[in-house]
Amino acid sequence: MTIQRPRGTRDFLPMDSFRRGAVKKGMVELLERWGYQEISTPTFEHLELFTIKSGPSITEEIYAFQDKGGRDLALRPELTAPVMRMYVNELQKAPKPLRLHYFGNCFRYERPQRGRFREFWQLGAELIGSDRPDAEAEVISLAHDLITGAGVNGDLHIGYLGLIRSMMKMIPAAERAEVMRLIDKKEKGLLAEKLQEMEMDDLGLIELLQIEGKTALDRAEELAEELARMGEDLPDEDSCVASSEVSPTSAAGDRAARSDRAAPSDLDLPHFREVVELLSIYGVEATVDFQIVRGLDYYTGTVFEIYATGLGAQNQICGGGTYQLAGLLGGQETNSTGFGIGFDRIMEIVTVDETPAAAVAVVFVPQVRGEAVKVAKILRHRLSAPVVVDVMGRGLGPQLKQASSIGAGYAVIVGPKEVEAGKFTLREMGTGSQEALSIDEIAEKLAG
RNA sequence: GCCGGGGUAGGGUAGUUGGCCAUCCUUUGGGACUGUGGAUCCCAUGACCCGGGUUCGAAUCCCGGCUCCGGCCCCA
Repeated sequence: MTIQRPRGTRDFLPMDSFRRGAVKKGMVELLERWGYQEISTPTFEHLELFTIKSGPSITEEIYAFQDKGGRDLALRPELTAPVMRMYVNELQKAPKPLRLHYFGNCFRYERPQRGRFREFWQLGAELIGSDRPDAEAEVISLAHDLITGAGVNGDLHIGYLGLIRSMMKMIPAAERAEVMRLIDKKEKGLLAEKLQEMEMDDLGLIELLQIEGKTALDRAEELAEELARMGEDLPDEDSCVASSEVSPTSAAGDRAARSDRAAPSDLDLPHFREVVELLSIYGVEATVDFQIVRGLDYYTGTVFEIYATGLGAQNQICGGGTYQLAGLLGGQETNSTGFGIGFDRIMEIVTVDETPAAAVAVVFVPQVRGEAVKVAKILRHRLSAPVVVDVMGRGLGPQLKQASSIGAGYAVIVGPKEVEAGKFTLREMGTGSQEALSIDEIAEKLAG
């Protein structure tokens, strides 16, 4: 039995790698054109970075381990936390805003499925330092452009967490986790029952989740006003933000505190309206959808997701929003908006038209091998196409056969006659036509 | 963690009422063909996912595991 690759990992053969490289290149070019600069962070980090962001239960779902020095480490399960860690460590004093993009492998210990692997790649961007609608609209438009630029038909949904956050404050703390779960699962029937049970069915929560389309924002604003009136007699400002793992850890406490700090802007729907209006100026079509909650833990307002068809159950190809994470990581708090694109899912649905450049084979008669190597060296210097020379000790015929089977566009034939004349035979593999040319002429002809 | 369907050379496959050296195609290496490729022919390399069990005998039947695919749970 040979050694197999670990579960949930993949090998990328030359063709796979070429396709991935081509798509990545297109995306990176676009990011650079928007003024985003590439960064990278380590493949592993201190486990704490991820537990601070997501709670201790995250440990179950990631590759966490101790190194020989007894340090608790983890293979990164996502890239937002590492990027913000980098920001807090070394970029806090950089001029704002910061526009950053990244591409890297991430790891999660989960059951592999279609579009879900234990090692997967995320491409993303973060815009750090602005809390204005302008920043949010830019980032959402950028995500949208990246997806469509790759040739993928994405369905963009944009939501706003402030309203739901305010409504959750009216719901008894003990019930919030369950209510959030139902919202996330889109279990509207069960949710309605639950709210009725608690006599909270006048909150407008159900309606909020259902409204969409052109008038969605107007109606949401009305709901916000009603909510503001109800909020006058808000009870104690206790306890934490809803979270599936309600735990009395300091991290959860921090999160609660921060979410309360954000409270004054929770009902700032004009802000959200501005984002939507800017998006339409960018020419980006978005569906307003208050069902998007994205965990809620550290996102503060606008959130968005992009879905693609043809991917089965894992159809989300992009997710992001506005968040505050710098404070949690020990820095001075600042607003950021960012997103991550599931690169592997993109690769499952795109078609790549580009093909690798055809090689040029330097084919030689054994007694002039040295000359052939020199010719190859010169051509490698002057051509962008790959240049290959036989290393199998084959004769001229088999070398041409080999050139043909690897799809070479041209063969440069080097034999005693050519060496003597200073002109080599350039053979076009597709047609079989040949001409005698100097090395400069060959380089010139093939370079163009 | 749960449910269902699969695993036969590098790739694609035939073969299960248990029974000859496991079929064919392709790929790869060599040769016919030591200065001109794609064709053809010949030769070679190469597989029953792993471990138990039943049996005179298992690719085939049974059990366990691994793994892939689809779905659930979860999804930072």
